[in-house]
Amino acid sequence: MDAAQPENLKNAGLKFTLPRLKVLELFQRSEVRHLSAEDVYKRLLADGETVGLATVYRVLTQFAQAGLLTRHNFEGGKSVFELNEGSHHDHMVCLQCGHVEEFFDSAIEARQKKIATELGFEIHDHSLHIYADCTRKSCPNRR
Amino acid sequence: MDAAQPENLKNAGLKFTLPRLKVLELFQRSEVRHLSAEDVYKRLLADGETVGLATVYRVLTQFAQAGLLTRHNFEGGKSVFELNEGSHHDHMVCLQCGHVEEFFDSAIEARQKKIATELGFEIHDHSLHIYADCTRKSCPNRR
DNA sequence: ATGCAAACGATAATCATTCTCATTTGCAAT
DNA sequence: ATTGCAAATGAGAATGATTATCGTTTGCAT
Repeated sequence: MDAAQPENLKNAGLKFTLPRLKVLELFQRSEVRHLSAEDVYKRLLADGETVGLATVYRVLTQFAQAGLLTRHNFEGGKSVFELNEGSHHDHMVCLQCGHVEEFFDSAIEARQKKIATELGFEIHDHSLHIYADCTRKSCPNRR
Repeated sequence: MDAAQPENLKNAGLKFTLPRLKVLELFQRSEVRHLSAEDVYKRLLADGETVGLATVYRVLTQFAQAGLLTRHNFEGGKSVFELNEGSHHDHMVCLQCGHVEEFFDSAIEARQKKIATELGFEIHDHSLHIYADCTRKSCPNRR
């Protein structure tokens, strides 16, 4: 189920290289699930690694294609990535603090399939982003 | 219900200017509902109008804030806008031809509200984009 | 008719991302 | 272990969408 293992680099026809292993490892030990290319780049530099920003972009894109990561386009114009651990889910994003809460609802999933069929479409994938205000203290950077 | 009327310019505290009226009018008579800033700019030039691209961006953003238009961020990195005619709906986007089909499902809407409440969020808005393949001939630029 | 803030158009600047290309490196075959 | 070469990298230039700047124009209230 968990696609984010080094073995999968090989399955995807990707060589084992330092930058790739570093990126994968970073996602594995990060407390924050959703990271942008810039985030990844800065964190690697902070860790004393020497990677190029272009390489980070390349690696993230390859990982997303290989199924190791999932790409999301939230509002704000930049892509964020998260480890693909096998289970699809949607996102609720707090507009105040940026906190992301993941959820899955089988009723919504089922309705989507039904609607697509009715309209004569074959679903590739979908994104459901709910933009909201976090109203409880479980939200980290609460204002 | 239909917020896309000239009167609403005034309600939003926006002056009546040529560019603004032209943009509004363009959306009103366009057969294609979803237009990017570049689309709007090119169409106005083609109509013999002289507007600046920067003005188009400004006007679209203002209209979206004023509720005359709705902004969408589909995959591909550019924003598209559509007339806000009062009724919320979601989008199914054909990956082959770019055709957009709109739909509304009250069951999905209800589940979203329920989930947000359970997680302690207050919904501002949401976007549900289904990326799929159009499988019937109602799809225009079919390959 | 007049004044002035608001809006405009042209263009420079910014931001995220991709491309180019010379150099380095994983790894398969010697 | 050594070699060869395609694949991958890093630095920086290039691109595409969008936003900021600024001198000029214009809607509209007085």
